[in-house]
Amino acid sequence: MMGDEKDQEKERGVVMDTPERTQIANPLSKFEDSPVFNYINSLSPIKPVKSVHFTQTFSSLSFASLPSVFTSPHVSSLKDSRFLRRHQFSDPSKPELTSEEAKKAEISGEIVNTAQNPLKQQKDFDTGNSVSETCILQSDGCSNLESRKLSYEAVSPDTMNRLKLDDPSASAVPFINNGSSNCSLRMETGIEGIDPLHHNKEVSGCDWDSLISDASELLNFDSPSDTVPYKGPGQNTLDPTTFPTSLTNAKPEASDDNPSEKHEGLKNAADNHATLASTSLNNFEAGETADDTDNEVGSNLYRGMRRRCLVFEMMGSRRKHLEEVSSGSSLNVSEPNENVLPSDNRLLPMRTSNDSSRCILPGIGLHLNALASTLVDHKVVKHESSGSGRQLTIGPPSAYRSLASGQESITDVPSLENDIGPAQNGVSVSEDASKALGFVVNEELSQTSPRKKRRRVEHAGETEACKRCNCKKSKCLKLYCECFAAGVYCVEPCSCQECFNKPIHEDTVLATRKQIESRNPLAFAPKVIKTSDSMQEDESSNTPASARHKRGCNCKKSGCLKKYCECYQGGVGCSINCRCEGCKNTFGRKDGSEMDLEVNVVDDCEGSVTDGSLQKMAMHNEAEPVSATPATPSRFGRQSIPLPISSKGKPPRSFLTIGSSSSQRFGKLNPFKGGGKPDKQLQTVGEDEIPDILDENGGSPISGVKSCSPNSKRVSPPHSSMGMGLSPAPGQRSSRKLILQSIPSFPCLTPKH
DNA sequence: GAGTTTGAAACT
DNA sequence: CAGTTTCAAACTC
Repeated sequence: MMGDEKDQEKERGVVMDTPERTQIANPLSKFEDSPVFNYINSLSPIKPVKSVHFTQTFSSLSFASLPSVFTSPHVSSLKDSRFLRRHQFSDPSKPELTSEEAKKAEISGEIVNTAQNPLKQQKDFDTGNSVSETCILQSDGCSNLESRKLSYEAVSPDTMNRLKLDDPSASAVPFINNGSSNCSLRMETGIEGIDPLHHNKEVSGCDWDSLISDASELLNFDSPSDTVPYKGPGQNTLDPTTFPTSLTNAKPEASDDNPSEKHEGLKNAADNHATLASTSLNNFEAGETADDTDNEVGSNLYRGMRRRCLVFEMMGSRRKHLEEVSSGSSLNVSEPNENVLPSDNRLLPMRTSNDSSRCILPGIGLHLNALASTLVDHKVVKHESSGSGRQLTIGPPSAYRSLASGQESITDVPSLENDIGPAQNGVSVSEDASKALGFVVNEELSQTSPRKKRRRVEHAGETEACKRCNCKKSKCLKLYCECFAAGVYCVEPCSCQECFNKPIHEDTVLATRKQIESRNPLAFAPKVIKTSDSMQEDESSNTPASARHKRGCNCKKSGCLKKYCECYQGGVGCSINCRCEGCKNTFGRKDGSEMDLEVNVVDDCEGSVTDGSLQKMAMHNEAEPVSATPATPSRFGRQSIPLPISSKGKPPRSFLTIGSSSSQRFGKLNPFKGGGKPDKQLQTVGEDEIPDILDENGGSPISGVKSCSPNSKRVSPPHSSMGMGLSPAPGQRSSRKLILQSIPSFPCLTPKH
């Protein structure tokens, strides 16, 4: 059955791919011609390719990923797929973190390497080759480790030989590239071939991670390799989309479905991206079905995927990886975490997101979709995480959010360093995008390693952060369940009772999901959406990135200063949509519409001092809007309240938030900034990177709100953002915008069956 | 770790 | 849409 289906798919893919490929190739050629490309080439042979891919990828990715998050139908489909994958790859019964997983991760890495190798070989041939590579990478899930391994191997002649010898496909690759006909075929072949390779590697033993971490050089080397996969601009973009599609395809039931989906995806995706995604999916599936080893690989990927709620987050994370890779070893360092993470990735949101949202993610998840911070450091971190990010995105989120992603995954780890935390998912994505657009690579490179190191450390700890539910009555089939809400299956760490949120009950999960989505299409969308303008995002710039909670909170007693408040938990300020009473949200008060932000600032100050009467105070303050103006400065001055994203036990789930830093919005101070920590947290939010998904308003200054700070913005409802594409701004920011746009695109791709 | 508080989710 | 109940996370002790 599988074989036949695959063949059919391949054929289809070929047909479909051909046109797309041609398209892709063209873009590549264009890039080559571009001065940027030349510059990159001058830097290093390998890097240039990557950089090019990145940029391309980003744009495409951004488009595809984001939409999915927002659109309920797509999202649901994606989510479904996610669940499915989890089933296949990870059995709830099995411990994810076990040594086996680590092996798998290694294997996946090997796979990637194998894929890359062929790619490298083929690089000369065509851009089309890069496409296949990109597909592989995506499928891998992208643990940084994997990427590292891959790159490393790629360097070695042995790996090359293996690929060629082991996989007939490898030899075929060039042909494929030329033909452009079957990306999916390539991928499959590559994967299969990879398996043997993987075995070899596994046998040999793989402490690649350690090695990598130790040898920065290797890392660097790897990074380029990573970039290679991304090379295809269209391809890159495709990746994110591919994941979702892959997920859908991933459904255990049918590899068959994949082909159809692929076709659809291609059609939908105006770009090659779709094709790429489909190919990646095929690869995954093929790998799974084909061999146990393949399955393992897939499982690894899934792991990443599991927690990742948001596809787009994953995309972003990938981008980050690429960027990170390009930037240097530091990123790689963070990757080691990935090794750990793979299972835990989910811990993230979803790191998710990064690039989430999920992120992610990041999460998506969406909610995943919580995510990253604004600061440059954060960006760096994100990148690093992205390294993990890929993994995250693909897999880690959950454990989130990542971030990521996963979601959670990815993500999650808000803990420490704010940067990474939840924001990663969402933010990371945005960041990636931004970087990609701006040729962030250079920037990243410029970024200081120290930050990266720090991030690495953080990541390691954070990565673990996973979503773990403790449901007793909901059977983990309601949004009460964080895992379910994040679009991931419950895993061992969960303490849930009578859990139905497992692959075994996939049908139930999907059905329930559909029901919930029918009720509320955005139910599984990231709770926090970025609204910030492109302006704010600049790290250096003080402008606040804005992110808002999807629906707003309804807090009455917590003053929006505790994690009971979803806004606060997500690291975003309250918005007009909030119905909270006595809002003291340090990230930004809701008054926006009615009151001046400044007022909020004042409140914050008070709130920090006195909690008891905070509510009343806040209320009062709200009443007095204007006076506050001056307050803004005070806020910054005063220490920020403890970050919402506490480093406490769990990382905040999701920062999957698509959007970036919330705190800044309104120009209010970020708690993060104010306090010692502040910066990091803010960063996590994703100030910079976070795409302004929702920002229709984005750039526009809030009419209603007084602008204390230049950044002041208003929150835009999620839907608004959905549709729109932000106009790309020059530079990084522009990239961000692109990402946002990409999101909307996703929805189109989703429809599978 | 148990109990309380809180607010989202679900239900009516 | 509003009010109530259910639920699980967040928080406190």
